[in-house]
Amino acid sequence: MPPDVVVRRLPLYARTLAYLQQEGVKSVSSQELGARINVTAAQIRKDLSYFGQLGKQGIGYKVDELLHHINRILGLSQDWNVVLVGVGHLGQAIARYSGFSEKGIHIVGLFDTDPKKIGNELVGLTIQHVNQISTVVREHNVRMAIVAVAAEQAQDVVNMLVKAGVEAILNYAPVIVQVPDGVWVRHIDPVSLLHSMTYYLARESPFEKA
Amino acid sequence: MPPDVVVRRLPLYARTLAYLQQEGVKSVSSQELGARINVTAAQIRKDLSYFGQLGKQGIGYKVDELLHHINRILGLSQDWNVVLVGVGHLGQAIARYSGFSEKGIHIVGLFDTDPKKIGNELVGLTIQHVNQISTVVREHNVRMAIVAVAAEQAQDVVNMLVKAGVEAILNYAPVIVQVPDGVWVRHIDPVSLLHSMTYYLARESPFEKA
DNA sequence: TAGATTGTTAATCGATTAACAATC
DNA sequence: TAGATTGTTAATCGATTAACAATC
Repeated sequence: MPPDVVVRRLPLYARTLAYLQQEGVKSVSSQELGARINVTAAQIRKDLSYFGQLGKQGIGYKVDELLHHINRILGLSQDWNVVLVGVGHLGQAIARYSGFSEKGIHIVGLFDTDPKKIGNELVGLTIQHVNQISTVVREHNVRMAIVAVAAEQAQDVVNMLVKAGVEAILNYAPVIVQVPDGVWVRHIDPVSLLHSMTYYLARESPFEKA
Repeated sequence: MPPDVVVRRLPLYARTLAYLQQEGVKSVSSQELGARINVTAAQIRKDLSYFGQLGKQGIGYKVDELLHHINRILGLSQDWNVVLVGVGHLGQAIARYSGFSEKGIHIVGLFDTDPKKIGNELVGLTIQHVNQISTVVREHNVRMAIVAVAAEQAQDVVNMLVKAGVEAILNYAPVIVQVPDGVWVRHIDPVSLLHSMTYYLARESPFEKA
């Protein structure tokens, strides 16, 4: 029902509320919340209104309450198990990153195809061959995956994941992967983001604001 | 002049054209190009039309030509030097990732504040203290930076970068950072992307498509 | 009560898509 | 020439913003 743009902003709201909570802030207005994340007050109110009447006129939003509410909306009352495919430099950094498990995302399987890596331990997990994906997905109730393989292998890996029953994929490989209906994909693409900024830099004299 | 959404899609077009080139494809229609990246043919034509008449009726687009053209539009006829701030697990993975330099982005400085890291070598660069940023930015004509520090330090680091003259920042820290007008920022936020997908998974029975 | 701020509707803005004449 | 496909305009769709009554 709410548009996907709105759903994509919710995690940002949640995170900002968590920071406010840490700072001991008890209550925020849409104005204040928006200022922190460069979103207009109107947009925040509109976005939140898709999910009910979460604030109070004249008062604003109670930080604890709204955070809890958004987390529930996002399905974050529960934790989520994910598998990670590709244990190169990037995959290892992802596996070691504590920010996922702090936010309820637990990596329960590491996969690669490199025989030199298979069998190695990393953050308490044994790296397995990709042909073991289905088993781990079944055993650990995995519905999401992170893909950190090279571009050439990404589509094949995604196909395997989908076949194994994975319904949501975070793809770090620099290709748009195709998935059937009912499967969600989001892409992480640092090179493209950088290239979209060089566009503007190239157009503006480097001396302009000396 | 072209909207930012369009500029953000250009790198994707460029990359896809580079793949087509590798595959030996000489010519593409907007239809074919779009199919690879889930963009409608109309959108591709509209997007490209902001930059001139890049194709030929009845024929389509010549891969080499269009790629070259888009690269020039994006300012990728030249290479770009960047500095990387934060050399934790993620920063190290970024520094080691060859995908940047393959695409014309060269990391010319590594910075951290951890005395244990300063002085260490990584990919041929010596990790320096963040107070050396200005010097390196000046020496190497750096206009872009990558930030891979913890959330708490991100805004401070960004302030230093801006002060040093950096005009575009790719931020991996999980906070929206504030920058003055004329400075570009793009965020990389895997946790939020995952959380925006749990929204849908939580709403759909895990057994629905058994 | 007066002031503040929400929730919501309506107005605006911008982006995507459809359609088709131009042309290779 | 006939068929294909662009470039572009107009129509549609959707998202953001403005505005304000409701209400804390």
